[in-house]
Amino acid sequence: MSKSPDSANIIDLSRFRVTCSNCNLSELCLPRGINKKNLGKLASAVRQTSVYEPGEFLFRAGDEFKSLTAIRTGTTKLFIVDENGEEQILGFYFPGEILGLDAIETDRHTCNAVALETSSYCSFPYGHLDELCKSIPELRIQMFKFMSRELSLENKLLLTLNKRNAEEKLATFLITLSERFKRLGYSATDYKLAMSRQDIGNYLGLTIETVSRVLSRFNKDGLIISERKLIRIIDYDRLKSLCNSQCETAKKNHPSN
Amino acid sequence: MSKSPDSANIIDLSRFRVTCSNCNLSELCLPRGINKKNLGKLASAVRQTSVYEPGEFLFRAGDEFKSLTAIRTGTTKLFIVDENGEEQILGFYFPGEILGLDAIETDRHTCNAVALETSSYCSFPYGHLDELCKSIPELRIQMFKFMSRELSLENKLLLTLNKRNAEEKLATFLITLSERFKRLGYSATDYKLAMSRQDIGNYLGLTIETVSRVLSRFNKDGLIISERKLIRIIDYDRLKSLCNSQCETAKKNHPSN
DNA sequence: ACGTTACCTTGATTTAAATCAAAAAAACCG
DNA sequence: CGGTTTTTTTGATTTAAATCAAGGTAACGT
Repeated sequence: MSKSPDSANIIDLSRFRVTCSNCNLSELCLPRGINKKNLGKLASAVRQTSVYEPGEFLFRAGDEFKSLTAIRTGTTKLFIVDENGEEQILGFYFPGEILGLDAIETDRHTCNAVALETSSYCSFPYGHLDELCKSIPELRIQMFKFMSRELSLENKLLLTLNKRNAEEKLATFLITLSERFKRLGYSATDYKLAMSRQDIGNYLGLTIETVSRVLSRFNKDGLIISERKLIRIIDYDRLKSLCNSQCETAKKNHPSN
Repeated sequence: MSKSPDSANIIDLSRFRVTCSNCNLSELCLPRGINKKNLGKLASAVRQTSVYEPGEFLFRAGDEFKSLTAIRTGTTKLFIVDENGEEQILGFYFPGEILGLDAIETDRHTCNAVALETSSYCSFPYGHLDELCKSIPELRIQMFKFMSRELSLENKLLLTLNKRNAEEKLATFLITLSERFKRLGYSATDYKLAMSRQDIGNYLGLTIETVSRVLSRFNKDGLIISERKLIRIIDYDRLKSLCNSQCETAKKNHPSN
C-alpha cells in the first residue's frame, strides 16, 4: 500500500505563518466562541505542521500515541489490519477532521493512517491539549463533541455496511462525499476521488469488480458520469433516493410495537 | 420490540446507599487513582439510580440528552432506526459500560436504548460531569478514554462485519461475550444470552435462519452446547481459532508493500 | 391447563455478490 | 517514447447466505 517508506517527511511550514487564527479551517476544527486569548493558547499547542506525500504513513498501529492530528489539506485513509494481515479501511478523512482519537485509551495507535494525496497536517500534543482542557471550557466541550460525532458517524456507517446492498452502499458513498465536499466549500457535484476502486471496495465490503460494475450501471442510468477518478453527479436526487432501500422487507425485521 | 411503554419507571434506590464508593463496578467505571475527596464529588454527580424492565426504553433517538448512563446490572441493547424504520443494533452493553456518549455532539440522543433484562442504571448529568472535568484531571482523562475505547471497539466491529463470513461472525460474537463476562467476574464458558436470535442476526448482519444454522453446526461439531438462550463453550480454543479467516485470500486484498 | 403467540430450527430454492478469467485503459519509468 | 506494471472494466460461473416454507418448542395470558 505504501509507495515509499514513511520516513518522517516533516517540512516546517512555520514560515508560512500557519496559526489557528488565520487557518481557514477554524470553523471546522476550532471550538466555536473561543476568545482571542484562548485562541492564542490553542495555537501555541500546535507543535508543527507537516506534509506527507501519497502513500506515506502518518502513524501505524502500535506506534506510541503522542499527538492528535488535524488535517489541513488532502485526503487521508485510516485502516486497521487483522492477525492475517487483512486490511479494513475505516474511513477517508478530509481537511478539518481529527485523527488519532481512538488511540487515547491505550496510548498506542490502533489504526494506520496513510496520505492518499500530498497532504498537510497540524499536530497537537495530547498532554498539552488535555492541560488546556482544564482552563478552556470551550475546548473541552469541543473535544468531547469531536469524539461524540465520530461515534455517531461510525454508527451510521455500521448501518450502511450491514443493511444495504451494493448499489445502496455506492450511492451512499457518493452522496456522503458530495456532502462533505460541499461543507468544505467545494463542488457538491464534481469531485475527484482520491482513493482507488480497491479502497472503495474494501471500505464498503465489496469487491473491486462489484464497485466497477455498479458505477458503470450508475453511468448508464444517467445518475453520474464517472471517468476513472472523476465523478460528476448528474441526478443528485435520484442518487440520493437510492441510498435507502425502500423495500418492504424493511418492515419484517422489527415486528414493530 | 418494546413490550411495554417506556413510562419513566424510575425507582429510587438511594435507600440502598448506592454510591460510587461502594459500587462493585468502580474498577470498570471510575477513573483509576481518583482520591477520596474527588470520589465523593463524583458520587454527588450521580443524580439517581433507576430500574427498567425488559423492553423498556432508557431513551430514544431524538430525545434531549441530559445525562450519561452507567449500567449497574443487566444487558442493554443499543440501536438506530433508519428512514424506512429498519433497525440496526449497534451493540449489547453490560455493567460498568457507559451509554449516551454519541449524543454529546448534538444534545440529542442519536440511538435508542432498551433494557433486555431487568436492569439498573446510574445517571450522570452531563453538565455536572463536564464541570467536574475541570477540577478532576483523572475524570477528564477517564472520560476521553471511555470515548476512545468505544471508537476502537467499533473499529474492530466494522472489520468483523465487513470481512467475516457467518461462521466467523458468530464465533467472534460468542468469544467476545465470553471475554466480557469473564472481565465482569462471571463464567467465561457458561452464560445466558439476553438477546434473541433475531437480535444477534440483526447485529451481525445475518438472518435469523443463518444464526440458527451456524449455532446448530457449532453444536454438532462439539464447539459449544447451546440450548435456546444458554451457551456453554466446550472447545474455547477451536472456537477462538474460527474467529479469523485463515484463508489465503486474505493476502489478495493488499498486495503488501 | 389450554389455546394463542412468539421464537427457534431445519430443509428446499433462489439470488446477489464473489470468484474466476481476460481484455482494455492508464500510469509509470528508464 | 515504448515497454512494463497497475488499475479498471466487462463477462461467465460459482457460492454463501437470503428467501421461502413449514414444523417444533418454549413462553404467555386468561
